[in-house]
Parts: sequence; C-alpha cells; structure tokens
Amino acid sequence: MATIRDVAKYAGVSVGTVSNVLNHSPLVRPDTRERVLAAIEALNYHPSAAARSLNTQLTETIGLVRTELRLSDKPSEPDPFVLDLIDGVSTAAMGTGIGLSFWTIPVGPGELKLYQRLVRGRQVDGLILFAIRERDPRVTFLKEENFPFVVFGRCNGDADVHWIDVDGAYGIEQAVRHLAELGHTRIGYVSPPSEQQLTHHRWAGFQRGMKMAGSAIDMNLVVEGDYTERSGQLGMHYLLDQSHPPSAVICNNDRMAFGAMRAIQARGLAVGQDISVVGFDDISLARYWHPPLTTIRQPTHKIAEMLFTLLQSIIAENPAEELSKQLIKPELQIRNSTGSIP
Amino acid sequence: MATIRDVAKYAGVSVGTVSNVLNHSPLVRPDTRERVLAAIEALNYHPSAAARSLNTQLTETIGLVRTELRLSDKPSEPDPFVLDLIDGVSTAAMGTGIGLSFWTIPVGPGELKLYQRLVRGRQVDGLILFAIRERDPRVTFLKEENFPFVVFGRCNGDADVHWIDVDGAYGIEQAVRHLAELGHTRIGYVSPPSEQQLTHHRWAGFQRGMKMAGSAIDMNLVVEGDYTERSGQLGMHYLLDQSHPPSAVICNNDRMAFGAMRAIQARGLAVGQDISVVGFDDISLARYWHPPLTTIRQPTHKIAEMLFTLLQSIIAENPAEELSKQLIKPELQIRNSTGSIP
DNA sequence: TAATAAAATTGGACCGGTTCAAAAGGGGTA
DNA sequence: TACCCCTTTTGAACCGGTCCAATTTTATTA
Repeated sequence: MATIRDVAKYAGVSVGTVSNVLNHSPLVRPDTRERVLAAIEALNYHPSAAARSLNTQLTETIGLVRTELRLSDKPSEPDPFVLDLIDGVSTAAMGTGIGLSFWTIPVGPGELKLYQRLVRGRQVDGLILFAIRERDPRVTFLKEENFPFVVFGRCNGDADVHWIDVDGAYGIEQAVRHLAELGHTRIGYVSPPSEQQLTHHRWAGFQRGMKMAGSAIDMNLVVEGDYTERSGQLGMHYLLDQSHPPSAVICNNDRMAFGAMRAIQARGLAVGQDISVVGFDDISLARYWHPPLTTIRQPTHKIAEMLFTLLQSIIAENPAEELSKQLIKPELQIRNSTGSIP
Repeated sequence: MATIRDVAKYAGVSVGTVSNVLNHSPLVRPDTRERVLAAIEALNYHPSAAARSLNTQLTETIGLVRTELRLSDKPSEPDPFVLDLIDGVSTAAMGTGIGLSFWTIPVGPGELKLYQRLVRGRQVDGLILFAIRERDPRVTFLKEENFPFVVFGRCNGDADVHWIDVDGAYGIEQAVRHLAELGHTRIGYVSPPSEQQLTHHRWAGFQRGMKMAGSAIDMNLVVEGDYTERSGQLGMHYLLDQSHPPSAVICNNDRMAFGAMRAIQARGLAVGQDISVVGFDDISLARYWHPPLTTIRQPTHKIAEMLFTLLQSIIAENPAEELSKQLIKPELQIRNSTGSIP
C-alpha cells in the first residue's frame, strides 16, 4: 500500500509538499500540484485515516448512540422512529465525507464505561444522544469531559448543553384539542416510560390541553407504556376494562398506538368510531395503517439534519447557536383513527 | 489527556510494559500488572484508537453500506427491512467492542470512489454489503483489493466471495403453493428492480412454483416494482386494469404489498377475500397490518448475526467456512391477507 | 556459589500522516 | 551584479501507540 513518502518520491518532491497538496494548501505552485496529483493517481494513493487522525485529533466520524433497555434477555424490537432518525443523519452525512458510527449501548450501571472509551479513546469527534433520561448521567459525563455532543431532547438545567427538541407539550395539547372538538371528554393517556426526560413535558401538555378543554383528568385512564406495541396493547386492554372506559386515547408513540388499535379491534370495537386513537411520531407506516393513524408528526429528517449540522458546528468550535435549544413544533396529522364521539 | 508514557512514568515502568498490560500479554508479572492498572485508573487513561490502529492496521470497526437509489432528488424513504438488518448487526456487535460505521452511498458512476476511500484509507476493517446487483462493481473492486467483506445476497460466480443469502426461490415457491392450494391460478407478480441480483432467483422460484401448480404464467400479470409502497400501489392498479385481472398477487417485499393492498381497498375490494396478497420480508409491522399480511419471513436477526460473525472471522483471517455461502430457508407466515378463491 | 535457563522488563524503531522553522528559489530594483 | 523580499519547498520532530531484540531480574541446577 502506497504511503505519502512513496508519492513524494514518485513526484520528486518532499512529503511536506504532498501533505500540502492533500490539504489544499494554497502554498503549492500549480505545476507542482499537478505533478503530485498525477503521482497520487498513478499509485492509487489514499491517505491513512488513522495516521491522519493521530495528529489532527479528529476522526471525521460522529457517533450515534441508541440505547437498549434490555427489559428481557432477548434484544428488544428496533424502534422505527429511532431508525428513521439514524437514517436521516446518515442521509445528512452523505456526501460530506463524515462517517457515522452507530452504537447500541445498554442502559444500566457501567454504561459510562463505553462512553469513556468512545470519548477518551477519541473514537469519534462528537456524539448524538437519543432517548434522554431525567438527569442523564451521560450528559453529565460528556459535559465534564468537555466533549462535543448534541442531544435530541431538552436539557434545560444545563445552559451549555446543545440540544434540539420537539415541543411535545404543544403536540399533545393539539391532540387533546382535536379530540375535544370531536366531543371527547374521557381521554385516556398512554405515557412514555417515566424515566424519559420527555415524559414530563408531554404530561404538562396533556394537563394544559385538558384544562383548556374543560375536561378533568381521570387518573384511572392513565397508563405507562414502554414504547412497544405490546405495551400499547396491554395498556389499552387495561383502559377498556375500567368501569368508565375512555372514548379516546392518546398514545405517546405510534407503535403503542398500533398496539392500542389492536386491542380495540380485538374487542370488536371500531377504531375512529367507537374509540379514537392518536399516536405520536408519524412513522412512515402510520398513514398506511388501518385505519390510517391520526398522529403528532415529528419531522424526522429535519431534526436529523439539524442535529448533524449543529454537532458539526460544535466540533468546529463555532457552535451554530441559532440551531441550539430549538423547539420544533410538531404537527397533528389528522387521519381516520379519530372521529366524533358516537 | 494522559498518554501511555504518562502511565508508564506514574507506574514506574516502561511503555512496553504498559502496552503489554493493555494487550493482556501473559508476560507481565501480576504485581506489575496491578501497579500499571492502578496507574491507568488513577490517570483515567484510555488508549488512543488512532495510534493503536496506526500500527495494528485494524480499526475495530466494520462498515455497513446502505445504497441510495436516488430516483428523485429528495432522499428516498428508508426501507424498514434494511434498517432492521442494521439494527440486527448493531445488536450483534454490542458488547464485542466492535464499532459499526454506517454509510449511505448513492448508486451510480463514481460510487467506487467512496469505497476506495473506505478501503485504502483503512477506515474500516471490513464491509457488509446489501442490495447486491448483477455483476456488482463493488464486489469486483473489493475482491481485487483483497479486502474483507461479506455480502447479503448470492455471488455465485465468485468462489472466493463470502456471502449469506435467503433462499428467495424457495420462499416464492412456497407462496405460490400456498396460493394454489387456496385455488388461485391467475397469480400476479410484483418483481424487485431488475438489476438486483436476487430478482433472478425469485423469478425462478415463481416459475417453478407455477409449473408445479400446473398454472401458466401470464406475463400481463407481471410488473416490476422498486420496493416502495408507491410502486406496489401503482403496480397493483395496473394489474387490476387488465382484462383478466389476477385473483392473487405476490409482492417481492412487504412495502410493495402494503401499497398493493391499498390499491385493492381503494377499489372497494377486500384483501384476502376478493384478492389475496403475499409479501416478502415480514417486517415487524406486517403482522399488525389490516388485514395482517401473509408474507415470506426473512429471519433478520439471524442473518445479521451470521453476517457479523462471518465478517469477523474473515477479518481474523480464519473464515468461518461453515457460515459462508449459506442459503437460509425463509418461512411463509400465513395470515389473513390470503384466502381461498371466491 | 557459580553457571545457566527462564521470566520479566526495557527502550528505540516504526506505523503514516501533519506541522513549521529553516532553506532554497525567483523576481525586481538599484 | 549584489541585495532584498516574497514565494515555494524541505525535512525533521511529533502524534501515541505496538513490536521486538536486547537487557536485566529471578529461578533452577550442578
């Protein structure tokens, strides 16, 4: 495999000059540059990423961390929303030459070990974190290390943490308003896991929405899910078993909404007629569901691109403040899983 | 940031000894090892990935390449099946310390440039390729370079290419048999893009199945799709517009099957009663569809794990031949989108 | 106790780039 | 022609590890 010294010899120049050509330094005389480029071509030379990052301290790679809850011993089903985000970041990175490292890291004691390795071993130039928890130890750690990172989800306590979030409270509020306009007053709520940071915002939105609609929250109609279809299904069955079941339910992601719809249909009830269902995320299959799901849409691609761009700017030590701490307004997509009260 | 020399000084040993401790060499006396480990702990030292890979020529990272067809100027929708595979590989890699680099590379002239950078720049130790095309230039290139890689999809021409594939012909054949048993003789077929390598195998399976069922193939009932819902929808409309429309249709992935179902339902026909639909992949949402989709299941997690393990063995220059060139039998999942002929 | 073998440790060369102070080259002017 | 200044080019030090031949320490044997 050709090295920079081979190229230098072949072109009859010094390694310094070849390096300058590689880094587009304006110091090189045009004809010299041509000669070097010809040598690079002739030897099919490509610089070693490792050697380069050894001096620059940059890897040209950013890391995405997907957490694995590991509720059971078998791996959990992948969440399409997270995968879509990853897809979006990958698309944003395409053509920039920036690589994407993708890690699945189980939550739990000792999880920081892995982040340490990534950070102190300089395996990536920066990190994007999803599924932020309340007082997330990863945020504390990365801040301490002064390592470039961005978070999808709010970190209000920390003024110097860069994050981008969707205004979940607003989204839920819109959903409640929509249901209230259809005449619903008994509205069920399938919450995200309580340790998630977004759970509180969403709940505040629910409270606000219900207050504005003039409806009372019945705590018997509130269950906590874990983002899986199964938990949505179980949660819905629980709600339907109440003495005064709800006429509508808001699920905090689409997968749980799908599960809820199954539960409803399993009892011979019609979704959108007997019981209305609202989801959250608008994953690509939501609109193809039967009936198509009314859901609060998160603009995945936009978010992914913003996260990527923001992180890039932080790595370049010139944070794009206009992107940081942005609350993106989600949009309610009204489809057929919601209807007026029978 | 502490370096290996700092650790050596702190522990009162030489760098060589520290390196030996890091690499679990048995040469180090236990008490020396303890001293070094204590120093590592005290200084919170983590070895630099770049420096290490500069000598070992290994990055401890493997690359996954997802191709982007770029039919339009806006990015195409991510395919859940591919994302599930990526998820599976990531899960397989979890805990091994191996990183995953994820690249989206557009198909087209000049695509090899990017692979060259990955390979000759030693950005990854090996590659996993999906969506193999007939005479795929990437395979040729990687073989020439003698670079470790595995392919999801057959590469029969090349004895020394390691691949793992699903027996698509068998799968399609099972689907045809299932439909034939339900009394269907006019079976439509929505093909994968023709340049894909798997297209031929699947078609052979269709021919074989139809022959065994004693039915003739009507080429008016065959359309080519591009894996998107939309192409399934358009294809189905086309089939239904024929003078003798089919009573059943096999779609070569679930997304196209979903599209086909929409087209059928849009015409007021009932899927599974008026027209039967079979998909391919069994992505996680297929069984939640309405009606639940009969589909040929690819065991994503198993495939992903095999690909990962096989690639690891190739990188270690000790190929797990028993994993290579394996044809995995897919399994028909019979649900409600297929039924006997009316 | 000396000689010898085995175990543990050392330290410098090396991986392949970047960086920058110093040297060389080129052109203009007196 | 000599001198000066600006543009290019050079090459050695450095990034932070691994590797291994040489050396030192420890254990074994005569």
